[in-house]
Amino acid sequence: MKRKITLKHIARELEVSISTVSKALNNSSEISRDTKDKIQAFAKLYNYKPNNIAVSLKNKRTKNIGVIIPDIVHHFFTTVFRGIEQYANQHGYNVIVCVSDESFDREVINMEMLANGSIDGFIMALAGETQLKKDFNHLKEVTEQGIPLVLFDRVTDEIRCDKVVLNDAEIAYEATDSLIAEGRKRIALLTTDNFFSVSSSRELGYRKALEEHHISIDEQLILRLPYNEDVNGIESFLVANNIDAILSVNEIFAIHCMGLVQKMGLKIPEDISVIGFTDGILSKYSEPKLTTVAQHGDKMGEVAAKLLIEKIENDFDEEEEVFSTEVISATIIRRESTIN
Amino acid sequence: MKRKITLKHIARELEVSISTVSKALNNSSEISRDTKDKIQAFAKLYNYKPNNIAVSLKNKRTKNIGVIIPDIVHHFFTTVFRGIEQYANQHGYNVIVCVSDESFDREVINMEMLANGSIDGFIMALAGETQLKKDFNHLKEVTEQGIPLVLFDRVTDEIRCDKVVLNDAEIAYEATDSLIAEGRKRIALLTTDNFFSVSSSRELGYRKALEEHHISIDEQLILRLPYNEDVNGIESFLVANNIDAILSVNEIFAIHCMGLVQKMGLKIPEDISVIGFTDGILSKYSEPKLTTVAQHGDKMGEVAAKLLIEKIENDFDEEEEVFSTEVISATIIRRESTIN
DNA sequence: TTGTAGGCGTTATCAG
DNA sequence: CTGATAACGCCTACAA
Repeated sequence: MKRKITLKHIARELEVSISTVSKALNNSSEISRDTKDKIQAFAKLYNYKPNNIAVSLKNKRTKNIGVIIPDIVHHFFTTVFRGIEQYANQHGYNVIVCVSDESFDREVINMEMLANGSIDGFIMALAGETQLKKDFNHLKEVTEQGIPLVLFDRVTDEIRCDKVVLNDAEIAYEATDSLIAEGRKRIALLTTDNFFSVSSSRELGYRKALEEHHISIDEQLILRLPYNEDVNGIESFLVANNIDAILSVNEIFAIHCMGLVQKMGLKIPEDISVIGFTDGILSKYSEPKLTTVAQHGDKMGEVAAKLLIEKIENDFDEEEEVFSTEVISATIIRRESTIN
Repeated sequence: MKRKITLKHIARELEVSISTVSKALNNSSEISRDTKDKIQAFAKLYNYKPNNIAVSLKNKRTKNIGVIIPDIVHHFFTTVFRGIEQYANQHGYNVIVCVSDESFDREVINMEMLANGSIDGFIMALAGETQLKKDFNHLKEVTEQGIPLVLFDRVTDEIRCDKVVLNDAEIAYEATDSLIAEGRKRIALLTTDNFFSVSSSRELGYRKALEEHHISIDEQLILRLPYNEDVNGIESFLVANNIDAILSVNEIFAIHCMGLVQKMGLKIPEDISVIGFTDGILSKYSEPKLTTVAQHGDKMGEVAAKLLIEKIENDFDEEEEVFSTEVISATIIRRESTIN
């Protein structure tokens, strides 16, 4: 077992001082060609690499980014993560991930763990519970300590920081509008509890489209489910209401609907059109294939990482910080569950 | 902006020495009740937390685990990751993830980055390219440095380390056997290129089951696709061969087959039975719902993390290391795409 | 009971 | 051109 070699080992072996070794390996012009060659050759031979931890302590830079997300077994978050990881890696950063599991407490604990020097900045999407409680003190503390923070998707107005969001309201408007253009009159909205910022934005877009087309909003046609995979209650909702189109805030509700609708003997898209959110694996392989809103998670992740790394590397702005909110444009992927 | 407070600050403020502060905060019995109270109160007030980096440097323990996986937008890897993250977190470890994207080079680069002090141990599934090249020097180097390593799912015999694998051959045998028990004679195998260790194990089980039942193996019925989402070629394969059952090494191939088969006017499971691998979201929401092999990724991740943390915390075994290979038992989830 | 000194591995400043 | 010294933040054996 050959332990990692340090500057000290090299110095001792070559009978020079530690600082000479350090300079030689950093190719300092202070050191003679000869000794540089000798030291560099030796270092290569023994595969010397500086210890990241020591460098971090010295520079007060860890080159680590902390990512906190509510869920990892989830297509959207996973694509965002991929975007973050790729960009970060290309720029010499590693990514530490913690999962809040939608829990406020776990979010707080994870943030505190990482904030004690492990990372240079945070990228996160708020836990459901956090959005419900509206308690953002953990975020405040972190930003007050000067640790850069980028919020994505599930954001809050109460914290001043960079943000990356989808144009949820607009795209929901556009989707609803396209259903109306197909001649649909009784358009259902399947959504989650409204404390999720994205759900309420999407509902806004849905309502606006109906209003603009002078279709009165039937509150019966809005089904609010408590949680992402909680699919109960959809069936009775569908049979109780006379529906000719569905807008769903996620893939799972949409696919589940399609199955139920087909069992009821109705045809998609002839009798009922369906549009979902999240262009995941389900949408591509369902029967019929689902028309859905692509959220471009990769892009969101990349933009978030870019914003964060810029902030990390330019902390020279002492006081007058400027925060930006980047809006990612969603696109509707037209497949077989709609007519247009 | 209130910067993080250090021992030094507290010491200066309270006019004691740094070591007194350190001892007081660690509740050392060397320090008087009075000064302890005073120091602890002050520390609490200013929310003192030790700097992780400094502690890491001192202890030569980072409390970080490095995870390197081929892909993150992938149900199985994602569940394994969740298992790792949960166990690690409960035991005070954070997780740094790198994605190799099936590339040998990225796997090597990522390992080297993390091996320079950033982590206490690795958990990984080999990149496809690595399994193809059979070049494991990066793994050797890391283990020779005394960094613990746990391989899962995509493993190799050439490295001595802890491993966590699925009983791939057995479960493929069992699945095939159950298809035979349904009376199926022409059972197709949809698999990926054989350098993936798991694919070849599954093929072994498939062949064994047929042989034991004296069904001659028709090599025409084995379709090898280059990559996970490369679904071309399935259609012509299905029409060219007279098939009454399908065993697929993943969900996507299986779902895609079901779509094609149904378009050909055949019924599932009456005319053709289908069994897939990976109990993901597709299997649950397909029509009909897919009978599939659950790989229990959460469990694999948990076991891998457990093995790794044990090794990290008991490195007192100087020479005679013992490595174990844990086998996770897959289970077949019976749904609607098979008769039994 | 408290403080001093040294070290973890690196880099930077300043003498020689 | 090379080396001694200090510092990053923390811990701990030893001295006072």
